[in-house]
Amino acid sequence: MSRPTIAAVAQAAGVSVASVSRVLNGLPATEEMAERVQRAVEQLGYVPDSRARSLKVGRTFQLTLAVADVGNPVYVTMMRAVEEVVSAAGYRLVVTTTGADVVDEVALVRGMARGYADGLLISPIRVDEDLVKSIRECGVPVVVAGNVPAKAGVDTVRANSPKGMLLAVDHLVAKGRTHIAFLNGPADTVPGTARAKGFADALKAHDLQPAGETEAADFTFAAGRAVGGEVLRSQPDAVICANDLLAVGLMHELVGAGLRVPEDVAVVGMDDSELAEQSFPPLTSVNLGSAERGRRAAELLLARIEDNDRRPRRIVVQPSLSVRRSTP
Amino acid sequence: MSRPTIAAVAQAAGVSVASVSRVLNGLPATEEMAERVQRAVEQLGYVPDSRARSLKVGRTFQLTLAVADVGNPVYVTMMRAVEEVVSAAGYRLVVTTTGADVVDEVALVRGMARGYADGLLISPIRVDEDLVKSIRECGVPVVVAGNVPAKAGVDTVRANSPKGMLLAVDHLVAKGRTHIAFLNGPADTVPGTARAKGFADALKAHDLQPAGETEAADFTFAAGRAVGGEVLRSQPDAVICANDLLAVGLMHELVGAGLRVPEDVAVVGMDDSELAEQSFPPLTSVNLGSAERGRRAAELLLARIEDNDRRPRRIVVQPSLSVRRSTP
DNA sequence: TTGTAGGCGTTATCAG
DNA sequence: CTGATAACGCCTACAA
Repeated sequence: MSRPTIAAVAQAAGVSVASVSRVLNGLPATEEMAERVQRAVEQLGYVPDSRARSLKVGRTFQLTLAVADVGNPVYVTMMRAVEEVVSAAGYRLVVTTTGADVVDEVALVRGMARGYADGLLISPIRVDEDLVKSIRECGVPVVVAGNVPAKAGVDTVRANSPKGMLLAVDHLVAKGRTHIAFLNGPADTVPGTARAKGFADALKAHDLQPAGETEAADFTFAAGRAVGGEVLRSQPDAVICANDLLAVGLMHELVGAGLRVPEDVAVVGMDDSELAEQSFPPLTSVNLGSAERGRRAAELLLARIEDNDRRPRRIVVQPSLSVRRSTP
Repeated sequence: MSRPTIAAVAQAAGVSVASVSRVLNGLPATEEMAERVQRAVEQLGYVPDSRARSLKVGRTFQLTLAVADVGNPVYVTMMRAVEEVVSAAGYRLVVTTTGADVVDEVALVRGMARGYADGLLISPIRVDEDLVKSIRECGVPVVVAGNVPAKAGVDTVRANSPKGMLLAVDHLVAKGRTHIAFLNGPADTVPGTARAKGFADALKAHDLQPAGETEAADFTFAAGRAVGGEVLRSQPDAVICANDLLAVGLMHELVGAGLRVPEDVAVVGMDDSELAEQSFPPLTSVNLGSAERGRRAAELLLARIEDNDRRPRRIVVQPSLSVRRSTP
């Protein structure tokens, strides 16, 4: 026995399907009509099928946010900002995980195709031709929080991580640290490449040589710990990490090795996520504007849903530095 | 100009809509037929409408997980476990946020009604009659990760937090701590009530008087910090916290007050989330089986989708204690 | 105010 | 193997 449809309700109430639909959607109807319909609905436990409805009206009022790793607190910040904007606009937000693999991302975008949501906000960690292609062919408005080639012709909101890197190095140098190492995530990712280049440029701007450069297997706490020893080999007096999770992982290794933060080694994270505040010592972190990026990206998405012919915008959000106790 | 439909593709390819559908779904077709269809699809940039499809086939192959706060790392653990199970079964998982308010939860369940997903897994933080009612009327299989009355007749997977609380107290007492305080979240929540009772019972079992009991405004880091001073007023030698976020918040206040963890005050969290491992010192935490709860709940959901007439099951997952350095 | 009927885009059945 | 056609469940002119 299947679920009741509007037809069943109409029959039970002894009225037409149109009347049921009207009552349910709050259109004018007799007191008595409304009464009968309501009763029938209650009795049968009728619940409208939203896909049939949206097939008809053309919208789902759902938006999807796709992130690589729900365990990364930077996405929490972004998610909160996005949620706020879209719910104010009357949409529901659903979040889905892509995994770090570009193949998964492509599959997701493909699968998302027209229907489940009115728009997609994706923050890809690896980008290739296929992904760009699938975004264009996806059939639903897409905004990318991250960096894709301008020729992709898609709305993007991205961070300025080289600038952020410079803020971090400026700060460390001002505090007298000059033997600075860099703990990166995978270099074959979009943020990985950008941050590596940013680090090199920032050091150059100060006429400094890098103390060392290490690549972790992932942008995770565990990966940060795993390469902690390697980072320390060059005996840096400061380490900049490509994100907060790596930084916290590293700090655990530092402490384990009997070093003090920040006295012996200063540590700087990136993202300025909730974890930076929660960590001990609280982590100095480059705020790459996750909240603002989320907000602007959401606004872009709403605007594109409104008018799919507007020309793509590329927004860059400027960073700032949140100084906490992990640096002197 | 609207998106191309299957009819447009059929026309462009000079074949019937049925043939287009077949080719797209990999059903037998001539080499040449497939060729023509593919070409037309490419050319028009056709992308199938998934809601029309699911309207027809009756399934979306999407499952929804609803949690109160994406910033709470316990949900990350659960999410990962759920994701693993459902994706192995060929479903995509989407996550949505309810907020702490029961009204929001009800609205979500209502809105989720039949259509957007084939099933709903919800971890409610506050439960009332309305919520139970909306779950029953929701029209799609629902599994609750948490505690709802047995008479609700819904599949549930819940933790045994009194038992977990006992593990924590046992451990502290074994280490010679007897002046134990409790930092709870809001007492009008399901976990709040359960944990408060568990704490009282566990102390009674050891013939101990509570050093103090404090209620934070939320299950968050900030809320934990905010009431840190109050917790310390009774000068406890150990504090058990209702979750890891509260515990980490408290530890920051402890350190700020010049106390050492665990020498002066031992701290125990609950949930054994990723944060417990990441915090410093690493946090001893009651593992309430979030991963297993997620897994079992997902399995229950899949089973119910398969057969909606099976009788509701109520699973209880047993806790364990993860001892780390925040206790002696 | 209410009912009838057509169509949203797809898949599945059933002839050819 | 292919094509026409009837659903899927709902909304909305249009007609009564």
